[in-house]
Amino acid sequence: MSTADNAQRTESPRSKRAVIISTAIDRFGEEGFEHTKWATIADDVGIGQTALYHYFESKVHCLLTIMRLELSNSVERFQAATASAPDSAAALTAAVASAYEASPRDALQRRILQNHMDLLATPRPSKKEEEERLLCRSLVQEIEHNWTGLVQKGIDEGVFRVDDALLTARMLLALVVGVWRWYRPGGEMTLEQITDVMADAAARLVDSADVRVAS
Amino acid sequence: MSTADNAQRTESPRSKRAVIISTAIDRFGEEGFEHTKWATIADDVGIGQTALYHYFESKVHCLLTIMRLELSNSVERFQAATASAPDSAAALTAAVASAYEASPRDALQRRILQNHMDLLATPRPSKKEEEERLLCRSLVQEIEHNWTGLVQKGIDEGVFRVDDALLTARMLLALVVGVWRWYRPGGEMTLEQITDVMADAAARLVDSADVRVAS
DNA sequence: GACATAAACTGAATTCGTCTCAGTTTGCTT
DNA sequence: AAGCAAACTGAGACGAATTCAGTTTATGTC
Repeated sequence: MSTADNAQRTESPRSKRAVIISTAIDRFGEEGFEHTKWATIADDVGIGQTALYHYFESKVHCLLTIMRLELSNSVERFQAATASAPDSAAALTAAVASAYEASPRDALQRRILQNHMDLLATPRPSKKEEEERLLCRSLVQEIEHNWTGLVQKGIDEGVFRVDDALLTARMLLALVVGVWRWYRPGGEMTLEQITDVMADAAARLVDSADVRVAS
Repeated sequence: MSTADNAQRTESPRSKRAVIISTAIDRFGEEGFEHTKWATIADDVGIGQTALYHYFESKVHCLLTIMRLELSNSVERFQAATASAPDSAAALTAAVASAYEASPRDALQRRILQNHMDLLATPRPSKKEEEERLLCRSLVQEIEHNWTGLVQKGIDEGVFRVDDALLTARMLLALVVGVWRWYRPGGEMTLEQITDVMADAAARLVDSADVRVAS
């Protein structure tokens, strides 16, 4: 579940791809993408600037790759977490919790993702960038679809009392990912605390019958 | 309430500042900030590229100004909407509604704001940019503070059943502003519909006693 | 009606970061 | 030890934002 795995199918052992991605996550996450010079990352990794182009077509291509990896992990976490849930209410709690399983670097990666979602809206000029962009878009759709399915199931079971499953899913997602705007490792709240509070909030948002009983 | 008012105290009648801002909102909002060439805006407005520097120190300075104006309007809308609310539940509904009073261009402006929040995190090199950045930051704080006050009032009155007012305020804000990521004028939902649905969702999120009674 | 003045503006040149080009080096395979 | 692809490099091209060194335009003043 580390940030830079499942990269390419056949990854040469002397490839610095993973190191570049990790470094880029740290820099982009802490200083911002625009503010980070591509050359700085080359220096950090210990290679010449042009060597970066052996791995990525452009700085944006690297960014999109980071976003795609995060989205991909997110899909996997969701599925792993909700697969064994006995009912919809438990599935919702598990889904929310899965969103906060994060190392400090994962937190940065999720912040990067949130901060650059707008990149996915318009086509990219170059081949590989566009490829990653489209992958990102379909992963976003998959995530929305998965959450929508979860909500719909809860509605059908009579546990969630909301009308529009897709809209509710989007609300839940906004609620959940909004955290990455302000969360900082070592800040006022730990991820464990956040998990609990957000799971409750999510349950209230879908007007889950279980919450009413509990309160 | 137009997008480019309350600009400077003494605004010369032949100033193109307001036109530049409107044009920039349209371009930045539709094509994205990075993707929009500064020169394009000059062309749209009908002036040479260098004339822009008479009004803004840089492209980013213009962006930050747009964000600051939006934040400022947001504060005003919140206060106007909640001032006359008879109780906390009504105030929450009014606050949510105030967030969706928006012309198509306002919608773009709010999307721009959301997409570039990360700019506010790190200091800016130039004087005026940094000035706008700090203004934005304090406006963001003011908005969080206002929402927190609203939630706290509801808690004190026993109407909202949540623990942490600040955290709840942040959740509400995430919920409310998340809409600008997917809303499009002429899309599936109108702003009126969104207003209703989001007001309900917000009420559930704070576990408002009124919602329980109503359902 | 000429004159001062500040805002509004301009074309040419500069800067700076991203990216391309034309190769060279490295390490693995056969 | 030759062949080969991955990994890498320095020198420069490119493009968009920005600076420079002024010129034009409107407005109020004498």
